[in-house]
Amino acid sequence: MQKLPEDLPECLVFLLGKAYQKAHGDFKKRLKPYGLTNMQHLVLEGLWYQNGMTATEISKLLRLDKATLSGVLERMIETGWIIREPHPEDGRVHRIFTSSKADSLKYQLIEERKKANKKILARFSPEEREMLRRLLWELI
Amino acid sequence: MQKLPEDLPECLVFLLGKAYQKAHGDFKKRLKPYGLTNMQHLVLEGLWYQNGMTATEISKLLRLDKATLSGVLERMIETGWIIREPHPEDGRVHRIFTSSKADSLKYQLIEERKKANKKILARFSPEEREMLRRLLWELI
DNA sequence: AATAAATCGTTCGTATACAAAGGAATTGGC
DNA sequence: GCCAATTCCTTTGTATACGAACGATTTATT
Repeated sequence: MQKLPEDLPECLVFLLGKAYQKAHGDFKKRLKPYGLTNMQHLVLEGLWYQNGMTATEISKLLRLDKATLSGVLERMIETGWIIREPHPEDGRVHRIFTSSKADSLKYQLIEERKKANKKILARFSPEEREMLRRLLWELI
Repeated sequence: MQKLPEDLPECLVFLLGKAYQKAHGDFKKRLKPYGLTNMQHLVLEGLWYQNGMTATEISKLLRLDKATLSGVLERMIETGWIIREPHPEDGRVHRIFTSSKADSLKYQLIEERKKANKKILARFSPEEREMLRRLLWELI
């Protein structure tokens, strides 16, 4: 990104937003060939972490708004990345599973995330990376 | 935010997103009484930094997509925060100025940003703040 | 001056983000 | 068992985010 004026008022919200925008945009380009959005990739990683979660569980694990998640899941079902099955004991609930299409690309997709992270962090020393990680965690 | 599982795969894009979400949400609440969104506040700060910019100039200064900015400006005109005037020398261009309504709240609104930043950074030492600032800048 | 190339801003399509409200199903207190 | 409170998920409305294409206009080229 080109330089911002030095005397532009300092704002962490702005800085975080732009840093996120950049990281998000990099990852987005990587995922485009797969026809996946960042959000959809995140949901897949969540399900590979623990398959068969309900929408609410996914929403809590990944800190996603459930209203947003609703539409994301719907599109992922349409495009065959996930499968939704009714819960045997609770009629309100559906459980979400990765599809075989998703599973067959699992290690490749996880690799894309790792490469994206590596690229973003390339310019930092190991100490700086750890520091950034810690500071962001404390923010959250 | 409640703890995330320790063994959830590490992803900086995710961390940045959540940190941004949190900071953005805090600021959003502060701005709500004014009827301003974060984006609209950002545009005002940009114009207070340099009044009379064109949409393209604002977009470059603040790294906003021009398509997004178009709608933002339209809503800000409707709600009386800014004024748009045709450029005397270039028929394609309009120049954007803050309204008197915006200017009368200028210092109050700037103060809200400062308070939001202070709150976010409250838990950090001055060294940590500077480090975070530097690391984010390098990311961008 | 006439045409091509570039610029400015808008519009469109798709994907979030999130508050608020609502329908369906389940659970808890009595 | 019954009704209220709760839970799960969807829907609606508004505000971004951003790639792509487009009309109006200006500048560059010849």
